[in-house]
Amino acid sequence: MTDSNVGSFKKALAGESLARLERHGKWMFFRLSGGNTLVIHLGMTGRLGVFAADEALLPHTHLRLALDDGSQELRFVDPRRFGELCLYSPDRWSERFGPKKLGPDALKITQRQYHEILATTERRLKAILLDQRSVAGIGNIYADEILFAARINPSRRGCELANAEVASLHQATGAVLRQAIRHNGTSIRDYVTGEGVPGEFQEFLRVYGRAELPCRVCSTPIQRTRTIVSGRSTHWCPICQ
DNA sequence: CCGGGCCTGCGG
DNA sequence: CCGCAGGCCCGG
Repeated sequence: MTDSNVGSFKKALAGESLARLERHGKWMFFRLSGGNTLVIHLGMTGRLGVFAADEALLPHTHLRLALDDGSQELRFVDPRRFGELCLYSPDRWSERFGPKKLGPDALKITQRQYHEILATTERRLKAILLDQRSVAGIGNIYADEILFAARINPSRRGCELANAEVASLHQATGAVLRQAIRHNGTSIRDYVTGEGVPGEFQEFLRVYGRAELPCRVCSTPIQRTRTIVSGRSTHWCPICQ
């Protein structure tokens, strides 16, 4: 942000209070009393947490919001700055986050919605799961883990799936994400919860990051490629999936 | 669909 | 020093 952007950002936030907090997929929407929305996305290395107001700032702290009791503040820290921190007017918000722009939340999607998304596309499943306009909230780790749990090959095309496979994908999506949440997420490198605690789901990964290690189900070496979705690594078991 | 870009930090 | 990373956007 330039200095003048920081100035107008502060001005727009001055005197506002938080009316409501929403989340859809990986986006957090802070609905403000005046009608605008503060949007926060953690990107790769973002962290949102409550800190004591007198605690030293971590490097790359981009936002500090005072909380009511005055002794604490909400801070947004993001070394890599792949996250988003932006204030939207109602119109601009609808334009950017309207129904066409964000698929159903991965924790709430129904099997029927999954069916509708998949039946009409020839895209590969891995690409569909990573596309936030199809399903919102799944990233690279969880896409691989969900497809393994569903026993579906990441290269399969959406429209090829039988109803039973759609059901399996739907079930696996909820199961993997809920299990990951229960374990405070996956800490491979940087990730920590808002409280600064590393997650533990990395202990439970069955394919992600396990290239050439034996499949936990059938012992076949896990495969890894970057060609299914270019630029992103994909891991799978060639036998189970 | 693909490749490149955006950033920083870390491990090999 | 290089290559790589959990995300997403853009242009071709």
